[in-house]
Formats: sequence, C-alpha cells, structure tokens
Amino acid sequence: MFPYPSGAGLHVGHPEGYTATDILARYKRALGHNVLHPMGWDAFGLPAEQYAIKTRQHPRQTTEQNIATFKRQIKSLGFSYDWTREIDTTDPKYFKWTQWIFLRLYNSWFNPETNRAEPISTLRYPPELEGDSSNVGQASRLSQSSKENSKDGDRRDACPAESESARRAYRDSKRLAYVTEAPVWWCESLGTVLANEEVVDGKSEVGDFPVVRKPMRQWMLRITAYAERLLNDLETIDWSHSLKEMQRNWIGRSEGAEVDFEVAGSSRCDDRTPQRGVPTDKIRVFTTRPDTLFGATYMVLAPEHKIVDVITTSEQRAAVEAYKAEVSRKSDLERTELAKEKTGVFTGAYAINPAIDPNDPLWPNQHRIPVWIADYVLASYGTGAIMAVPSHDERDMEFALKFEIPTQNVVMPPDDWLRHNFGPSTNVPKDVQEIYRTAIEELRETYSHTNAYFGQKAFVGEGTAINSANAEISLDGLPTPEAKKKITGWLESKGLGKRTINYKLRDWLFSRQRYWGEPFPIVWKQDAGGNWFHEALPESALPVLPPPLDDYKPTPDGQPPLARAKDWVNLPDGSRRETNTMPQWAGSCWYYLRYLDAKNDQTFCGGAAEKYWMGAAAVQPSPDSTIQRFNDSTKPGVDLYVGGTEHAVLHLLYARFWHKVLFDLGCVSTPEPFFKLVNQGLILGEDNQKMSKARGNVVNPDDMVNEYGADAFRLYEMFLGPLQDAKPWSTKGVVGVYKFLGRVWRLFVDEESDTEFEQAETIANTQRPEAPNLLELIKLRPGIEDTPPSPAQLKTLHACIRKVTEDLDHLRFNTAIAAMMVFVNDAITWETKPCFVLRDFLILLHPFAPHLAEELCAKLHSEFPTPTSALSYAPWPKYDPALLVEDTLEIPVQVNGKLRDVIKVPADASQQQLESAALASEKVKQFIQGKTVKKVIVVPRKLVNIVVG
RNA sequence: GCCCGCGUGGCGGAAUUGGCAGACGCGCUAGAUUCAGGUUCUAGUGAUUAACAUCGUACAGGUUCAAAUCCUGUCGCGGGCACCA
Repeated sequence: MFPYPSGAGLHVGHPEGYTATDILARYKRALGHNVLHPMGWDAFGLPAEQYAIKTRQHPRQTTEQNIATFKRQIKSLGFSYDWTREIDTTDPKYFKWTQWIFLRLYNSWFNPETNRAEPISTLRYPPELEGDSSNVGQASRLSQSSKENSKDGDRRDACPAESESARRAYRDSKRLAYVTEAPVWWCESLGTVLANEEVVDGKSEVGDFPVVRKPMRQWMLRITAYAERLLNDLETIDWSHSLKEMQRNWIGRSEGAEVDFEVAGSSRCDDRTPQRGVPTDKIRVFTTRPDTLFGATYMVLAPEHKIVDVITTSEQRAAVEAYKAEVSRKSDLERTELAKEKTGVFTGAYAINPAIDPNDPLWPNQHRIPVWIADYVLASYGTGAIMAVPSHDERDMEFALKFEIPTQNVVMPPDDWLRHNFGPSTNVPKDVQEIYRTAIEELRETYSHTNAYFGQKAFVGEGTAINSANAEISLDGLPTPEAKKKITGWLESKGLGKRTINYKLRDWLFSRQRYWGEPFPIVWKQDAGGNWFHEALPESALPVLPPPLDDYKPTPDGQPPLARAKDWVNLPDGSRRETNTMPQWAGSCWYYLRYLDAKNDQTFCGGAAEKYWMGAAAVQPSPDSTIQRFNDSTKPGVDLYVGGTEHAVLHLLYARFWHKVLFDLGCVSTPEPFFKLVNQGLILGEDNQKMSKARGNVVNPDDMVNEYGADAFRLYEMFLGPLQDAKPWSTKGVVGVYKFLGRVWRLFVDEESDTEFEQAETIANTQRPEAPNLLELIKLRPGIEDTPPSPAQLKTLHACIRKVTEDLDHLRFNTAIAAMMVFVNDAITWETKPCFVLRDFLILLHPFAPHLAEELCAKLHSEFPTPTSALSYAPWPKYDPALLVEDTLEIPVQVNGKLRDVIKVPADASQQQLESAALASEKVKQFIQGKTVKKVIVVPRKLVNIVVG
C-alpha cells in the first residue's frame, strides 16, 4: 500500500484494495502467520507539485497536509497497519536510499555476456582505449596516433588527458544511468520532460497538456538492457493475464532480421556528396518477414534517417527537403493523427535487392528498387529504414497504391483467404470476381502470376513461399516459418544480414526539470580541455537535500528550478551540482523493500529482513496455512500486491527493472519483486461512469463512514462484486450490508436493553457530556447459552467456516460475505444459541467488520469467558468435514436432459439404487410412459438422466 | 485497424469448473407491528400461461446423455496498443 496523497483526499476506490488486504492480513494472522501490512506515502512528483503551485503553497506544506488527511481517513476505517513502518518518499531518511540506489545504477553496466548488471569496474575497454588508467602519464596508442588537433599544446601533456577522457566517455556510455542528447517529450505547461510512458495520445498524462518532441540533454536509465529478462520472467510470477499482456506489448519483442541493401551505383546517384561518418553504400533495414525479401519492391527511409541527404539526387533534392521540412513541422500527435493518408517522396536513389538476380527473367529490373522517404517509417524503431513488401504488408500496400509502385506476391495465402477476399460478396474488381468462379487452383495460379495490386489487399499471414528463388537459393514451397529460417541463414552466410531481435521498449527518461523530486547525487566537472563531465558524489554525501527555494516553479525554457539556487549549485572546488531531479517513479520503485526494514539507517534494507520477508530464506509454512504461496520459499517476492491497473507499464515495469539490477548486484535475493499481483477493479459512480468531480458522481468515504460506520463501508466495498472487476457503487446497496450488521447485532443483543441504552445515551448527550460507560447497559439476549450445539447448528457453522475460509484463500470476498449472511439468517431462528458457535462466527466476521465483531466478542466474553478475549488474537476456526457429511441427498432426475423430479436418496446409494429410485418416480414415469428407455446416465451423488426415444 | 478480456432477472452479482441457472443482497409486491412514516418481521418475486407446461445465461450454429460453462461465426461492451516494419 503506497498511495499518492493527493489534495482531493481518499475516494472510495482507494479503500477497496486496502480493505481487501486488511481482511487478508487479519485472516492470515488468525492462521498464525507473521504478516507485514504497512502503509506509506508516495509523495514526490508532478501532481503534488502542481497542486502546491495552484494553491500557492510550498509542496512540503501541501504534502504534509495531504498525508495528514489521508492518514485520518485511512485510520477511520480501522485498517490493521503496522504504523511503525510508515515511510514517506520525501523524507530525507528515505530518499537518501533512493539516491543510493541511483548510485548503484550509475556505477554499473550491463554485461551482455553474463546477461546481468555488474560493477562498472569490471568493464573492459576496447583495444584502442586500453591503457593503465592509474598511470595517466603514459600515453596511449590512440592519443599517439590519431590526434592532429593537439598541435597547439604540449603533445605529451595533452595525450594522457585525451586518453582518459576517451576512456571516460566510453565508460559513461555503458553505465545503466547515462546522459544523452536525444529527442524527448517536452511539456511546456508542466515545464519538464516526460517519459514515453507518461505521454498519452500526444498529451501529458498529468494534466493533459500538449507535449512536443525536442532534443535535450537528459539522464536515461538503460531499462532496454533488461528487455529480455523483463519479458521472460513474467512467466515466473502470478499476475493477471491482461497485465502480463500489457507488459509484453509494451516491451514489444519482435524477431526478424537485419538486411543490408546496397545503394545502386553511379548512374542515378552520381551527385552524391560524401559525408563523414555516414556509410554511403548501404541501407540496413529491419524486417520480421525476411521470407518476403523477394517481394520487396521499394524501400522507405524515415525522413530523419542520416543517409537521406547523402543519397538524394539533385533533381529530387528540392522535393525531399520540402518533405522533410513539412514532417519536422508536424508534431508527433499530428503525425499519428493524420496517419490515414500515406505521404512520401522519392529520393531519386535506387537500392539493390540482394536476393534477386539482376537478370532474372521473371521480373526484369526488380533487383533495382526505388528508395523513398515517408513518415510512416519511424526513425526511432529498428534501423529507421524498411524494405517495403506491398503484397504482404498493409501499410506498404497502401503506400504502393497511392504512388503506383509495383507489387510482387511471394507468399501463397491459404485457400480460405483467397476465397474470402476474392469471393463475389466482397467489393473487389470484376476481373477478380471472374477469377473466383474458377477453380481454386486457378485462383492460386493467378495469385502467383499477378504482379498487380491483387484485390488491393495485402496478405500478411503465414502461407507458403512462392516466386522466391535465385541461382543460389529457393524458398518456394516452404511454409513461412521455415522460409524465414532459410533466407536468414543464406543472408548470414553471404554477410548480407543477420537474425535480430528488436524491442519497442525504450530507455527510461529519468530526469525532470522540476523542484519536487530527489536531487541527483551527481556533480559536473570540467576537464583540462574545458569539457564538462559528470561524476558521482560519494555515499557519504547522501542524502543530497534540495536547496530551500522561494520560487520553486518550473521555467518555460527547461532550466530546472534548482539552477536558481546558485549557492547550492556551485561548489567550492568549481564543480557544479546536477540540477535535474528524479521522476516520481524513483521513490516508488523500491518502497516495498524499505517496508521490510524501515528504520535501518545503515543500509536501504538489511539482508536478514529482506531474506525473511521476501521469502528467499527457508521459512516453514504454518501447518494451518491453506495458501501455500504465503511464505513459500519457491515463490519469492511480495506475497500479495493489490493495486490498480494504471501502473501496468509505469511503476510495475520500473520497479521490476530496479529490482533486477539490485538482484544482479547482490543487494536483494529474489529476481522479481512481486510474486502475486491482483488488480482491483475500478469502482464506478452510481451512473456507471468513472467517478470524477466533473460528473459529480464522487462518493466520499467520510460520508459513508458517518452514515453507516466503517464496518458497513468495508463490508460493502467487498460485497459489491469480485475484487478484480469494475463495478458501480450503489449507496442503496450499502443499506443491505448495514442491515446485515444490524441482524448480527440483534443475534447477540437483547433488544430491550438496547433501547434502554439508546435512551440513556440520548439523555447523556443532552445533559452530561461525561457519561459513564453506558455500553454496559447492553445485555446479551436470552437464549445464548453455554450448551452443546445441535448437529444442525454445527453443520450451519462449519459450512460457513468452510465457505469463508475457501473464499478468502481465493480473494472471493463477496461470496464469503454471502455465506455469513446465510449463517446469520439461520442462526437468528435458533431457540438457543450456543455461545461457542456464536464466538466462532465472530472470528469469521472480524476481518471484515472488526469494530462490531470485537464489541460483540467482548460482550460475549463478559458472560462466557474464553482464554483470549480479543478476536485479533483468536485462532481461525477449522471446519470439520465429518460434520458436513449429508446422510441423504436430493438428486435431480432428468428425462432427455430436462429436469423432471428431485428424489431423496441415502448419500451412499449405489448407481443401481439411484437408477431404480429415479425410474420409480411418479413424475418421471409420466415422461417415459410409452417410450423405450435407451440409456440411463447415473452420476453418483449428482444426478440421473434417463434417455428415452 | 490490431491484441486482450467480458456479455446471466428491473439492478449488483452466484453457480463445487460440463450435471437442479439465478445463492446472497438491492429493488418491487402483499401481509404483520405502528395513529402515521421509518425500522423490524413473514411470504412472494426470470418470462409466457388459468393451469399442465413451455421458453430462458448477447445472437446464430455445432459437440455432448447433459452447455451459462467446450468449439465456430456474428453483434455489443470494457481495457490496452496504435504506421513498431
């Protein structure tokens, strides 16, 4: 539990998850488990700061107020949190360790050979940078050989520094936390950059402000290095299907190949202007369908692709420049919104399809394909260039149709696809309809020979390769997966390409130009050449506190507010502090670890506590445990995490990433942070709409508690429906559980004494503020006795124990409550009510309605004492299956699958007995009269079905 | 557009996973208590029908002795992604 304490206070959605975990915490304690159930505050970040600005207060002030409000509201609901572990991300005692973890990231690199993070000291330098860094006086090979611009200075003094800065640059480029100048999402209204995940539909997720793409120098975290592990390890954790799917989509792994296309020679591109550092002879593309290589009829580069300027011919240059200008004017939002119509420009250049023989008689000149630029190809994904196969890619088909570029079918679709798409019912050209009438063989024949826009429809599925052969290799006849393998192997053997995996996941933009966040424990220094470089502060400098600022508001130019604190920024030795701050997600990336050892001032989380709670230590499950996962060392991590789905790709991905880094560095003992995760569903307003102030359908928990009490509120939150589902709130529905609690009360309490109490209380309230303990006036009702329960009573009780226990184990709170209602509806009719039966029921009730249950238990205890008076410490009752055994069963009898009668039989009736009893039934006889009984299905203890004909 | 998930009374939702559809609660109807209202209690409450009975789990098919549950297609709702090659 780690809410963001907003200015609006709690809404009814918050307590849903809190109530669920509180019920489980109380239940698990009753089973004898040691339960860690904490609460804390995720209090840094944009919304808090925006609220502070809006109300013209310091964020420190508003944060404290908001936390106080949340705490008051949460406490009013009676949750059994361990408040000694309360944490707050804005507390220096907490963010000291957030900064400390950042230093771990900064001082690590990802070793692709071991597939894990390692200390930066294990980094090996490439040969040209090799040298003894401890002996900087010795010149390295690089500085001796390649420096023509050091002529002004003393060669021997400059070289070691050059070498060291080259090594530093290399080292810095490998760190898990690194600085880069790259296009990022800039939000002027918020005055900060945002991560990809924080931008929704071209607007900021916080506040819904416009954002623009802008190159800026920023801190990044190398989450992409963990893409594969973040993807694979999803299989080891118990999360909902949809949440895993969201993470998979976000990571976006795709397997394919990179293929190099040579740019055609001098005939068309004779005016190429060579540019340093850009290869002029090759365009590398990424494709997931290397098997369609023979069908590539043109290429597309992203307009921002570096090679565009190099290959563009003089006659196309003006058009290309104009297009590039047009594209750069468009915001990313426009670029996606206006995506309906494809746009692009021919560069004038041609590329060579490496698979097609120049003299192939099948398609003359098809090995030479035009190179276009178009904004439907993204610079930021893959290589920023594609081979376009219109026949087998919808986007390419659309583009080809618009610019009249030829197509080539190279995958034979399944017959169903051909029929479905070219059948007479579809809107296809008449000539194609004609084809449909012919045999499927002819349809196939035509498909393989028609090099036109066959039905204007791309076939993107898997099929069989056709028209895909050259002198060296043929894919023809191979199913798509095999064709992919074969062509990739061929490309690799020829040095033309290689198998490649691409991810949509991008590195995590980690800096913000705001005040209300953790400062970076980083300073900037200048080297001899005047270049600035960054350096980590020592751990002893932590925590790095933000400077006190009168004006903490963001600036429109991206200069962080911290930069205004000149005294803070400039250090005596001439170095300068980093002035960006960390994003909100930093503090919430590891809070669950701090809970384990919240007061530790030596380390972020002590090893023993971490191992004990995260389950990596061998913890014996309690014999009472019915959920094996709790304290099960084979399923390590947080046993149960209840949270909203809104964090699917933000917090939950970031936290997994940090946890894996900490795991690699030996700081934690489990590879995943959260073993089991459940998303509570949204609670909607009474109008079935999402609750919002604007709609005026917000339900305030305070009002509910005032009106119906905390217990009824808790109970209703759970009775509403399954925890995971979205469900509408209904204040009328609260009345139902409120009445149930009233019936529970009357099950125990003498109504006359209750009335007496109420009258006494009214008088006391009006006359004397200091009333005696009037609760003592309330007496147990007659009929509650210390007598042995009847078999029927025991059965009712034990059925309830069983149902509640099993339902709690599966988080089915709504049906557990229904079971308790059934118990009360029965028990209230009992003449005598055995006190131990009632007490066991109170134990079942107390996780849901602790206040009422404890009160009634105390009342019961005063007349019928038990060893433990408080329910919080009472052991959970166990049901006795022997008591639930029925001696007679009611068995439904069907005739031809239709219910005709229900017969009573002994529970141990044999199949024969069941059959004859069923056939003997009068009602059944009516339906089988005059018909032959073909078959009798007898399912023991379940039903009899008589099949007649 | 693509990928997930879900469609059960007037409403929220149950259904031991293929075996009596509608538990429990809300609402509604009638009755009791009450001067009255509220509270509380009792009975009823899927649809059609006077009744026998028939029909009913979004719709249309299919598998099965038996389908809310499994399969195919269609429609609707919710969520995610959105030119990711």
